[in-house]
Amino acid sequence: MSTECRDCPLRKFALFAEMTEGEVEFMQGFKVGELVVDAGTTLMMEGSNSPQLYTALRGMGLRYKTFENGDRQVLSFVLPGDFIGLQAGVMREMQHSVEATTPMTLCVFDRKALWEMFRDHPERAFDLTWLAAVEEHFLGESLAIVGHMSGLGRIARAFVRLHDRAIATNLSINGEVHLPYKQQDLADALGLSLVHTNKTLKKLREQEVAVWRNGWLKVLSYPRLRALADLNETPQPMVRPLI
Amino acid sequence: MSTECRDCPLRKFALFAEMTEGEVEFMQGFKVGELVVDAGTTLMMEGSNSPQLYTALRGMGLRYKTFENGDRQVLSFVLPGDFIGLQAGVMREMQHSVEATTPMTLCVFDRKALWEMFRDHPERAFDLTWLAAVEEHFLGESLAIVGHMSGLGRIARAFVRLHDRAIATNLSINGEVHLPYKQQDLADALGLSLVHTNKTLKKLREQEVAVWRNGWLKVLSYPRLRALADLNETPQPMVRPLI
DNA sequence: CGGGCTCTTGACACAAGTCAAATCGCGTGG
DNA sequence: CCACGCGATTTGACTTGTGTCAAGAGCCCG
Repeated sequence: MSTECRDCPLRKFALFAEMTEGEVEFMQGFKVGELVVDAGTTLMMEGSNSPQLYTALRGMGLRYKTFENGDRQVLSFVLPGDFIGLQAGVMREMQHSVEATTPMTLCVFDRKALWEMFRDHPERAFDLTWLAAVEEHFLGESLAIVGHMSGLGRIARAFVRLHDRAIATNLSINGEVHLPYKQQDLADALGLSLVHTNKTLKKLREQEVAVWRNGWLKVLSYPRLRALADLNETPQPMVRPLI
Repeated sequence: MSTECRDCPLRKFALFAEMTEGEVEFMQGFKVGELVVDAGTTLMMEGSNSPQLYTALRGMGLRYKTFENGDRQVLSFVLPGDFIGLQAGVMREMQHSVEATTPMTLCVFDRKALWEMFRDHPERAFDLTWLAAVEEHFLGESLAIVGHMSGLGRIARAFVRLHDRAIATNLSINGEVHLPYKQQDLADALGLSLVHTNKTLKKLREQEVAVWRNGWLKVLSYPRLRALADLNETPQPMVRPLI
């Protein structure tokens, strides 16, 4: 019943790098199954070491770190096509947790097979490193955003990012993007308080730039949203491998 | 005149993972030379693609992103043992710049040889991915710090990190750590204004926790510094590969 | 009908930013 | 040898973006 890699619905998007027939075949062998989880499930725990690695196929989640006092820093939102567990694969243990926000379907890979991938399929191993570099890039960008932008700017940037990614993977319907997160999640991602996030969202509504309600984001004026996000130029597509 | 990998002064530190004799030999072949640069030299430019990759051998530098308005976000400080140019190696171009703060000596690798490394030396390729994961970890930690801690806490955290790393690589002399950065660099790394950074440093001095003057950091009370940094437990060593 | 989440709002406090100017150090050139 | 200039560091005065506290409103579900 599980999806064949050959028919993977994600491969067709331009966001992801092309794969050769041989690579698809290898991925099929690398994949040991599919995992379906409920919303709220913790997929990886900070400090633990998962025997499994995943690629998100459907649904959304988030990566985060927790502090002693209970605060969270959301590191990134997990969308279809994202690889989960690289740290568990190469390091001793995960440095952050991963949680499903909606019900999710994930391709499951065996951690032990990772080494075989490096030994027998250098192209795929190269792609994995590429992926790690992409992650690094986005984290660096997040750091720059949280370090230097105002609340309004940060939220605008987050919306632009999520909007573009959703468009790139056909996750938008009638110009609305499915964003099933809580305001608290966004606040934790941007280093803002819940209250201030809420008030800033209100501003975006009043200025008729974007409305985020009931888990759906409607961008009313993409140009103005980009302006608020301090992004003048047109979006530059970032191609990444799919694993 | 250049250092042989066999005699690399960095290898002996516990911070770095052990290497087999064969690995050392391969690294020697991978290394195409040594680069010595003056303070202030830009090693990598955001948006460009370097034909060379480096590992810092001596000296210090920093990685940063620049904004349209001239602001910078310092992503991390580059210390001996750090690999530079992973993004240029696997992606189209660098997403941040790298600059030498002091005179530096770097091991030079050929970008084209990277692929051969993946093809012929999977263990080393694995280590490279491991390194990427370590970078990701530190960036995530920085994001958490900037997103959730007060000015005092952020600076204390930065000092603890740099202090521990310096101790681990024998860069401290008489309990003083060489920190040749400007206050502006630290401010840009922590998302604080220069003025506020300066005033917070003064507090640390007055409370006799740490003094940073003329490029040297003297930690007067390591326990209190850790307390301010919200770090209770003893430091947990993070081993990383050396490439 | 009554909890328990989210989301909203308003009032208030304070950490951190901005502006401006003084001081210190240091290398350069007269 | 001293005057100058420039960058880095300090300090003070004032402003403001965000955080915190508190309470209410909307909504879903048992």
